[in-house]
Amino acid sequence: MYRTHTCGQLRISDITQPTTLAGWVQTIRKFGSITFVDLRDRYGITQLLFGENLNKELDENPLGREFVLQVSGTVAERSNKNPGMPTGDIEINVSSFKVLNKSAVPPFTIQDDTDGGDDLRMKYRFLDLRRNAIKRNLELRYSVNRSARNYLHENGFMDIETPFLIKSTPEGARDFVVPSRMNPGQFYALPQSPQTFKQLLMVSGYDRYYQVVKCFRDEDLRADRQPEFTQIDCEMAFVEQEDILNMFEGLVKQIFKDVKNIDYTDTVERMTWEEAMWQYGNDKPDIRFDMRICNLKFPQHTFPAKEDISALISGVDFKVFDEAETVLAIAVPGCSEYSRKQTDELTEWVKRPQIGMKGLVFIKCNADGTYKSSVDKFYPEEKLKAIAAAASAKAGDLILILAGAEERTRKATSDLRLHLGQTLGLRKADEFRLLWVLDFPLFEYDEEGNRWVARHHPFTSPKPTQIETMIRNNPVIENAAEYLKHPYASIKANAYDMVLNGNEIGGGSIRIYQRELQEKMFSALGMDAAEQQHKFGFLLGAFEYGAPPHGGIAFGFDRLCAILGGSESIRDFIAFPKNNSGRDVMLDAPSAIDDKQFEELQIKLDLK
RNA sequence: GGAUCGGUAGUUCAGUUGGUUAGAAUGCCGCCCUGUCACGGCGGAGGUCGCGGGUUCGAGUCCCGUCCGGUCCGCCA
Repeated sequence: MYRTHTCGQLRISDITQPTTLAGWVQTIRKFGSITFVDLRDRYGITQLLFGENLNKELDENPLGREFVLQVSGTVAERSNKNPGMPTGDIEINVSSFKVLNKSAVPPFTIQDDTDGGDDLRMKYRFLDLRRNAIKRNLELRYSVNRSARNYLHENGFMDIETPFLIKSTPEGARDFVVPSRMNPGQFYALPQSPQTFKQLLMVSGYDRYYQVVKCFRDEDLRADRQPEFTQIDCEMAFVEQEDILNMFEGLVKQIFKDVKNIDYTDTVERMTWEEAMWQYGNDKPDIRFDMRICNLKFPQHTFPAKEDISALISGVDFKVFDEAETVLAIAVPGCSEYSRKQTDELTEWVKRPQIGMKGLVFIKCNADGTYKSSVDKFYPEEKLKAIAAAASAKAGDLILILAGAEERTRKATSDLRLHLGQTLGLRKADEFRLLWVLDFPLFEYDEEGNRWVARHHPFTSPKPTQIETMIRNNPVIENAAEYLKHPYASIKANAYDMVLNGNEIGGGSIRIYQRELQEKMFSALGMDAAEQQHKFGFLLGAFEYGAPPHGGIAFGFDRLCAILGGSESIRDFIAFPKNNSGRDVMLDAPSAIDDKQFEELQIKLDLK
């Protein structure tokens, strides 16, 4: 037997007990003839006391950091207790020890505040994983996993595995492909999601399915995006959107309860996509703070609808506003006292290439009721006051106004809002606000291909009232510049996203389950009958054999864990993540393969 | 594909206007220490300043290229 207890287990009530522990040497503190060693395992740290009698043995078997050590002795009360650690009242009076394995000096310290940089930590990830910070994250991940599985099990969902080697159907994200040795010249694809399989399971009658499953997308990475990631993938038959929303806000609330001990009793707010875009400039708004956008050019695009104030900003020959496609304002609470330096910094911030605005107009709504703006020479005080009223600014607020092309300006205003929310401490890490965003557009216009693409995916159903619009109209876009006037631009989908603190944590839809509508959808996306048959014949065929109405959702498991753990980056919640370039720096993967492997695959490498 | 920040001791970083022998902390090694827990004290070793080229009397520092890493845009149905 290697051990009788773990290093986090023993307490004052265990004194005089004989014990054997095994673990890693955290630190060694030598005092002439006595030596303290902190022994660490997954469960904690226990102090060992090596007395004078073991000096000779220690000289013969010197210890070092991260050595694997087995010790036997008795639990003793410390003369100097350490209230800072759970085992701080006791120590082990060591009678014998054995070095189970030596360790090279680790390249960085195995501590909470390690001196290791990201790169080094990734290269020695197995050492990094010994650290509390990462261990806690993986523990959190496991508890989210367990909570989700329990909830879904309790609600009659069945975990069914779907294949990883599937057919490449490059709609949307790029597929990872895998060559087939037995079928030379042919390739499998790794699934971007088990989408079609779970729909087929609905056809098969498994009306509540789930899977905690790896998905793969060959796209560029971000702090919150990995090429392989995990989804909590769910599907239900005989449901409407309302059933799905209820079921899965229940899931997230259960996770809050189990993982964070938070009773999320509030109603989960709902917002249409249009409301989200207009009020927050963003389809995943962070509603922990207000600062909603006021559209000064098209006040009807502001919720609640404002009276027409567009006249306010026109007629003074201020070209920046006159010539802009849109003019958006936010009222920043309590910042009217911002100095020149601070407003300059904000201006520089929006001028960065990532934001790409030309400038920033500000209006200070002073506490004494006066106004001071960067456009004083164009706008008299009454007009500034009216603009402030439109933007719901109070005395003491700072109004920031961006003007320019619709899409860019909306995004910039949204980014600026989040930036200020962050700066002002309005995005509290311990506050969680859930939101459903509903009624997404079914289609999105792809400028490059001058065609429609599915915003969610091609299996998403349109709102029932708009099925006719979809079936009747020809999807061909005659005038690219005026694509918004095409009937397809206004078709809304039975699609929904769950948003947590400004992050999309899940998304899904009520699916198409009739062959005719699915075919119409595929052709709207530019797929002719032959291509439809080649790529999705199996699904269209299945829809002919009694496909029930169904819908589902998938949660980004890694991202959900990161947010619950208060982190922006999902890497620390994945045991062995990839770096920014999609490399595993520990394995040094991807890598070249042998000529023999190419030969077996009958593939000849001819890099450009 | 693009933008941007970084690369100096094992590690994390500092390094002024281009100028003597490139520093600190920590880690590592040795000696001392019976109550430490970020132990302490004394001493020591440790550097191709990512790589290649250029400018210069002289380059860690300036210029060009390149590689690696971080963040972001595009991309991510």
